[in-house]
Amino acid sequence: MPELPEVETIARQLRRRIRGKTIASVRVCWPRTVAGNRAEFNRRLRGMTVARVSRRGKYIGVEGADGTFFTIHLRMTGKLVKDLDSADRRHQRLCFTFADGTKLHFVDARKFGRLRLWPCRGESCPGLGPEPLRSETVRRVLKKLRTNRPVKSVLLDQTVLAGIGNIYADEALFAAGIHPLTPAASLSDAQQWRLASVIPQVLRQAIRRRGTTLRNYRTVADESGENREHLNVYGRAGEPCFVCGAPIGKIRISGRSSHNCPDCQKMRSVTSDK
DNA sequence: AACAGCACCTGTAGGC
DNA sequence: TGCCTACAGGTGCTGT
Repeated sequence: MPELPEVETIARQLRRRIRGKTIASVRVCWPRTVAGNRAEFNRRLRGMTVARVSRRGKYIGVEGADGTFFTIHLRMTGKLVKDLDSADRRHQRLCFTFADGTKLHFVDARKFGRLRLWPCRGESCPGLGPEPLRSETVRRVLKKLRTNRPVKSVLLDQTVLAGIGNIYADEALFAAGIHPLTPAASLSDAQQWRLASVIPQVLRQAIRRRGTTLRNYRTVADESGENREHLNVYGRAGEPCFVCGAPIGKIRISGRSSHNCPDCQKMRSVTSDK
């Protein structure tokens, strides 16, 4: 479900909601929700006072005053809510009760979401690429790419850049006028600049709109994200491109659906490369 | 080493 | 209505 803008939105709300609170108890309803040693997870979290809530890629980080650190990954359908409605009840996977009596429920229909305890904050999420929120960072990453995998697949690779998912990869490639199948190492300088400039724009714009709700995603305050109405290609297969009117295409790239405008996103001709 | 494919899960939408 | 299939915003393991 959620990509960087959605996770950022949730992390911000969570920060306001739980910072300074002490975890009184943790109830795990679906054991596999907790990755690693569950007993230790329980032991370390009980009594922990939340000092900070952060985000790294699509991970939410929660750090205790004593340095205890765990992450929450929502994967496809995970969400954090303070109250359970009747529909949520059957999908509740874990529940925090705080010392003040308030609760935070982890609800996840597909059971893919994971919470994990780490030795410390600095050792969490190994292998994640840099945050894609500054164009200079993205440009630096794109410039050193030597792979000929499709640029779309590379944008989804969390070890390259952390936080971009299927929606924003498609939207960024459209905004940059780049065909998703373009081999990453063959991007021209101009294409690299364009992509590096639009990725932070697309993500920041979505954060301002509290993310994109397609079906499941809700903020901690149970709001929908407003970015869906601003999508140019994702989920618009067959509908006319807002720029040129051509029908938006949908193809499969390494097992995932990819949306693009066949006219606005042309592949550079191979002969003009060398 | 790099990459494709499938596993993990359940819900929903569409075809018949 | 109901059955069946395909697909869904993510990642991680396995096999080639």
